[in-house]
Amino acid sequence: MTLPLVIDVEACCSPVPGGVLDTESAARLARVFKALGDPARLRLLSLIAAQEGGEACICNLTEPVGLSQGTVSHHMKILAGAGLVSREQRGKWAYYRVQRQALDAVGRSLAGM
Amino acid sequence: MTLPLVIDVEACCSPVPGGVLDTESAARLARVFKALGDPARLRLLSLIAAQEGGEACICNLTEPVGLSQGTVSHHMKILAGAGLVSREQRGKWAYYRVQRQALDAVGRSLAGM
DNA sequence: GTGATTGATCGACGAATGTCAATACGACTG
DNA sequence: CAGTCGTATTGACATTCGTCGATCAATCAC
Repeated sequence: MTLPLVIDVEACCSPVPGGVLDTESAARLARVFKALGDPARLRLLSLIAAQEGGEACICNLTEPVGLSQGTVSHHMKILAGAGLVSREQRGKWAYYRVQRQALDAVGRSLAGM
Repeated sequence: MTLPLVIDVEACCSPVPGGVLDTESAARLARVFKALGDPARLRLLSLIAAQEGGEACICNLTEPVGLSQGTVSHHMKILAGAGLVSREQRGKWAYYRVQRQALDAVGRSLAGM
């Protein structure tokens, strides 16, 4: 989770070849699943998705999940790094959106196993 | 990952309600994703799926993933606990199979977010 | 410019995780 | 019954993770 690299889930993870996962693909895919493997992050995703407009800023999220602002920001960074949300700065606010293509790609990668 | 409880992915995780994930559902779902969030476990899953007959015992897996027998056993326990593989003891050997319904259910839960 | 607000980053901490070597357990084999 | 083989479990260890409070950086309002 330390790598700064942003994953392109669609490009790298979708079509699991049918063969055995090589070490590198496994590591990339695992990073995405690891990002999904925390209750707080799942709730953040679901919260953003449920927002009208489909986007939310940190301040919209802090209170519903009951975590400190710093912690929420940390989780959002991980989600963004995994390509699961996008981030757009507008003035003071940072707006996050769920990247549905990424979610779909992850789902497809599972189906292909 | 410490809970001994085996998750029924199909029952608990499939239909993400469209609303915001409650704490409990998030925790259950997260546990499954956490199980998928390790490269070694993804490769184990993929190895088992690629096996003819669709099943494998620990001894078939140790060498391809390059981990100690104890570690592989540990990973399989986590996968089984998450409902992603089934375990069947036949004589000396323990045979593991990928539970595709579980994988599908996980995929669906993502699509529903 | 001053001050307030939003978000990111840092340092610290305990808890959880992945790994191994060693050992214990069960089932088959002689 | 004694030995062997396939697994599971244990104890230890370094690493990673989730969280907080505090601080920093940028933007807006006056």
